[in-house]
Amino acid sequence: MSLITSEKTIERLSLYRRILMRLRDDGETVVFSHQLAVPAGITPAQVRRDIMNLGCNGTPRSGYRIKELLTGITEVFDTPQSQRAILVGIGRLGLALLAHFSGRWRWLHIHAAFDSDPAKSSGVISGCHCYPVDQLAVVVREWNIGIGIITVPANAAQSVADQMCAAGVTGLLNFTSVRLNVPRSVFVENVDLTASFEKVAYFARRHEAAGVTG
Amino acid sequence: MSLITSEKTIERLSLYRRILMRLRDDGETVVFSHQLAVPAGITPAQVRRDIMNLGCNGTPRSGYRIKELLTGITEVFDTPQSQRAILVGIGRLGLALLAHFSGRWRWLHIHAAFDSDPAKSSGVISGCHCYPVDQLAVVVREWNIGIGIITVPANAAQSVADQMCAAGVTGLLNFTSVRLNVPRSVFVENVDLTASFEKVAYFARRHEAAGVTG
DNA sequence: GAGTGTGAAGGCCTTCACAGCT
DNA sequence: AGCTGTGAAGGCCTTCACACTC
Repeated sequence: MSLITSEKTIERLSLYRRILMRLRDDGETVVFSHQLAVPAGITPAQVRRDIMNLGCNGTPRSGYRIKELLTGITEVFDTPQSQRAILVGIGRLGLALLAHFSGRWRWLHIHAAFDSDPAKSSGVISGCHCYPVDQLAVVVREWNIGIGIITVPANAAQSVADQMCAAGVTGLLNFTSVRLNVPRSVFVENVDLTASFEKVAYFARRHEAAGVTG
Repeated sequence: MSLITSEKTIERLSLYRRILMRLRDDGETVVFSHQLAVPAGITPAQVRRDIMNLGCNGTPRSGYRIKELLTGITEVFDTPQSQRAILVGIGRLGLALLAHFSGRWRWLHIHAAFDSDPAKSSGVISGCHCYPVDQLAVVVREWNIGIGIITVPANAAQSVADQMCAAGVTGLLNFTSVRLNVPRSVFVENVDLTASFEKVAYFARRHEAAGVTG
């Protein structure tokens, strides 16, 4: 299996996989680099290099075999057993993510959800058991949870991250607008929705003002 | 006013602003580059360069004046009137975003929400009027909407984007896992949650396996 | 002829390193 | 002594360009 270290390459592979599945479902069996490049919004050269990194190859005449690419990408992402995650912060965003993504993938299972509010931290939501946040460490250790999803308010984020790291999580998906201070052994992916909104507002205005055409 | 063209710089300015507001609320009046760098998770040199791009400057002895930085960043992001956005796709994610971000900022107002399902496309949600999606163009033109937020299922994304672009939107915030084909006069910010999940799962596993310490 | 595979070039962003300032 | 401001260097990622293949 190839070892891909670039975050950007991983993001693109995830995207290619979804495009490839759509092509496959449409009955296609082979694909050219430009057929991936256009829906991915990048250049064919980039696609070819990513596929090279992946360790697959194609032929000039007929391109790449979709099945082979999907197998290659799946090898990168898949695990023997599905990975387990927990979500902390059963607010509106947490609930939406649970509803949207719980049970959606074979390879990632959101095992439990936590909240500091007793009113939210019991019962089952979207097939996911809810617990008080003080049980976090116990559950992480008992179930060997590797991934934590943080949807708490900003002021609780670091404390929650500390607890998860101490309990042995190795990846965090951080939806707060705080940058977490964690050991280097833990990978953090920040999804900063506030920044995304501000960014699109800024560039929308710039494009409007400039009447950008090129 | 300085014209910042780098997307990454804009993202960091958004982050600096939130850190600065917290410092200000804590009673601080000045700040050194490293005091911004640590909570932002970057290097002091990067902070200084961003501030340089912003057109502010500090003094070796006392650093930067927080008020001046906030004014500078606000000048970048703020508009005379608040910018108007619409959201299309009143599903779980759309609802969560409305609840989370509607009325949250002075500079961005989510003016209306749309859905193709008649059951969802009436009434008021989180202070936001809901309409059938076929009224999209009319509302965008009438209210001079500049920003569109797309939270529809993947197969409807391109069609919704086309309608918004035709009606004159200049910025899109795309939460689907499809890359949109839009005129170059429209800015698109992709928030690909599926890719984020796959990315954190991949690197969590890598860190776990490698026992990364450096 | 059209597309792949890839070394080399290019571009953008980040970091270094140090002069200048207080 | 310690921090800012910034030219220069470095690194990473993307794109070019073309030999190679079918």
